[in-house]
Amino acid sequence: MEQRPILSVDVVLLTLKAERLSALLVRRESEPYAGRLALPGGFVHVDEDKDAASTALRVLREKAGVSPPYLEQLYTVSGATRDPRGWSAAIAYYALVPQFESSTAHATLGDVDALDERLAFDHDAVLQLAVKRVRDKTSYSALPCYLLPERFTLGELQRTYEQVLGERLNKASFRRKLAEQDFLEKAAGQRAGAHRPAQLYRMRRRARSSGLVIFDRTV
Amino acid sequence: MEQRPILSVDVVLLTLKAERLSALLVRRESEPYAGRLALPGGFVHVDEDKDAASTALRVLREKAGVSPPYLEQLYTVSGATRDPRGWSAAIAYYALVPQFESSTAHATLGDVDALDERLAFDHDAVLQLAVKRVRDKTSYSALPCYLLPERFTLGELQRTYEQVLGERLNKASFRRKLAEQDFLEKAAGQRAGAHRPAQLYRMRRRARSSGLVIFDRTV
DNA sequence: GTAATAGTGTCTATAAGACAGTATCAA
DNA sequence: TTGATACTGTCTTATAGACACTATTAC
Repeated sequence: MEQRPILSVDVVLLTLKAERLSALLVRRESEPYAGRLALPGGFVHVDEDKDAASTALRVLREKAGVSPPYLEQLYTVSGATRDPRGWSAAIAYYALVPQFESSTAHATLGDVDALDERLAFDHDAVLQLAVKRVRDKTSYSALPCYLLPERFTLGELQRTYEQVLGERLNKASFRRKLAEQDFLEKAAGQRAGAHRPAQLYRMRRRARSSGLVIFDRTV
Repeated sequence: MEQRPILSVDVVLLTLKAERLSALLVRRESEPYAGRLALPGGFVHVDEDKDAASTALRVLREKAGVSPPYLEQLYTVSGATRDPRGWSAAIAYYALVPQFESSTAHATLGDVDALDERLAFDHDAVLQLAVKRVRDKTSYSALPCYLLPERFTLGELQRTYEQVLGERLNKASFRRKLAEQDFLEKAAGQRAGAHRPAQLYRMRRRARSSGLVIFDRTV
């Protein structure tokens, strides 16, 4: 049988850091592209990973210690020349998580709109594709909810949408759309402060577990 | 090094046949699933295929003798159990072509809404995902143009949209939207008949070659 | 009281659908 | 003339943004 191509899985882990949409990047230790920043990724372990989504989750667990509430397949990059080791394909996923403390030493969070290094392989293009996907979906879905803790106020949610999109939104329209789409429900409690307290909300169960992820399952 | 997974490419070739959205299906001759209908597909030839899109085009050329004007990556299915030969991944593409004479013996065109057989592997799910993608995109893009010959009338285009979507559209709104979006231009000639002749149109160059396909190139 | 954010009502501009009207061919 | 489809103008309805107004807390 002919030589099989190399198959790996890469993950774009997106979160908010200092009010900027940021991605997890790791410094490569081995060739090719040793020393360069890259998306976290790895080879499929055929005896351990049920499918490619499982590989993506394992990679995130091993490289950043996170377990994302949202994971979706993004695109599969492939070709004879993208990896000097030979014909390769990389199934790329993107994941959204609430703000977290990056625990490991070799991992950093980079502002997706202001990277100061070129990434290894074709990872710059993959990262930009993930950002585009998230921004496109944000305008008609509840995606940014996964960048917040389980309970949040409508003000916090609107700021999150604004940080993802990079533009201001109209408060009345924003709330009207949320009310129509009906993927939020009131949660117990309010957020206090030097102002009128705000009602807490959370995603409805069915919104959290369905509709957003095609084929792959939300974890 | 650990055992590498199997990598293949499958293609959902969509066209209109008898006014129904239909997909190209081939009868499998070898195991697994010998005798079952399946999507056309094949393994990557690492010495021949530049990337997975090239594999998809080669498969369509070999199995149906067609060269599609539109090709887009759809989804990569993967897992330990989807193929009895071992852990495998299949990069699925979908293609759109104008009506054509299916030349080969083992290939048939099946109405995507009325298949009378279960397909091999997870191809039923892949086919339905392609149909969903095309229908979703149809409402805000020029995608159905690729199901028609290069020149067509606005009436023919509206009927194509209606056949893809399975619902009637409002003529004035349809034409208003086309005029706004500006991806069509007048072509030479008119379509005659027992009625007022209709102006012929075609896609603008830049619409044909850009905007519709992410990452992969239109051919 | 002020400052700050929460939350709501309403006006207006824009886009979409409904529908009817005129246009131009063959027979 | 009739019948068929091409094409257009306008009315109505639905949607989205602008904006202002009230509500409730801390200080």
